[in-house]
Amino acid sequence: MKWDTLDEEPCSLSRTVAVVGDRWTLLILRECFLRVRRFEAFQSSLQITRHLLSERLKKLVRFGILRRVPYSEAPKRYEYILTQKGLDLYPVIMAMVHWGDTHMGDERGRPLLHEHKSCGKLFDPVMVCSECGDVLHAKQVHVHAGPGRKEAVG
Amino acid sequence: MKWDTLDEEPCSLSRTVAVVGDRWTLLILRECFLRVRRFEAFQSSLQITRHLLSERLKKLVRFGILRRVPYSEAPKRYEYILTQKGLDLYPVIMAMVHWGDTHMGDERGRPLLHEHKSCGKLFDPVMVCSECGDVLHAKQVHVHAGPGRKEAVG
DNA sequence: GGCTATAGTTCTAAAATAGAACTGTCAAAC
DNA sequence: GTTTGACAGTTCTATTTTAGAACTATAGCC
Repeated sequence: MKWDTLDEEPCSLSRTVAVVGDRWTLLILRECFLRVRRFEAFQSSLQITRHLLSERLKKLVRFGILRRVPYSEAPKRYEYILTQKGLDLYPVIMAMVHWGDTHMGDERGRPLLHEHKSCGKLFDPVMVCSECGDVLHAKQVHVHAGPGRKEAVG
Repeated sequence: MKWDTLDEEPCSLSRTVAVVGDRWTLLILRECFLRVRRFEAFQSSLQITRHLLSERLKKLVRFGILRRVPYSEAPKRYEYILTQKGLDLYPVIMAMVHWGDTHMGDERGRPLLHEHKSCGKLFDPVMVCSECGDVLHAKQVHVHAGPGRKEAVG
């Protein structure tokens, strides 16, 4: 497998995996959604090596998920802020958090609780069909080849 | 970071990442949801090395995401089938697919289209609040430390 | 007996990651 | 005006993972 061209595969999962499909990237994104923005803050809360953190941040900026924004001119210092493309990864992160809550919990209870500001309640994220609003289950979904697949396969 | 104890961290994302947080595992799960079940089938559709495929399948079985079920007695042959715990990863996979559709598309159009059998329409997955049913956005969510975090932190 | 199918295991080379030390800029403290 | 400390990285070597190919094992079929 050539990971360097994975983002061009005719498969949206492959393309997403090419960008966020490794441990550190997902953990960095968690921190982003927890409002962490600075190099030192990522490093100390994740205990990631500085080398890898630097690499991963560059990659996230390259793919347009984070923006590198100066917050100090002298010395030049930057922070990393989620773009809209990055914010749109929220369902991915929340789906993983919810699966962890459901299947990887221990006797201590949930690590984090999520409150929905607009309704004021603690909630779980639920994935529904955009058309009928029903909860989605794998067995109720039928997959068709779309135009992008047909063109690629021939 | 000690990846071998990541599944015990007081963070549901870490725990999920410990299990499915690498490229190959996510791609293998995609195949599972496309009804692939056998070693050779995974290997030829993913072009993964046999060694890694073997490792990843063992790990997914160990974590209860796949079951190794015999389908032939002589010679002994097994296939790998999603458990309920595995099926529950559907929102994670679909969230990634949808993000890829939205942000990593090219001029060829979507690789795959999803049809919801119960309503008969082509759909996108949408993440909503379990309490009020509204679409979730990162900025409308407030995070609290839960019991599992408080106990771990002290 | 030889060929094929399936599900692996074993081996070496290449790539990625860990861990620690080092660089450079500037502010504030002494 | 020299030292200290904060911040955001880069560079280096050692270890771990992954890639790629070859090999093993069981059994059916010709």
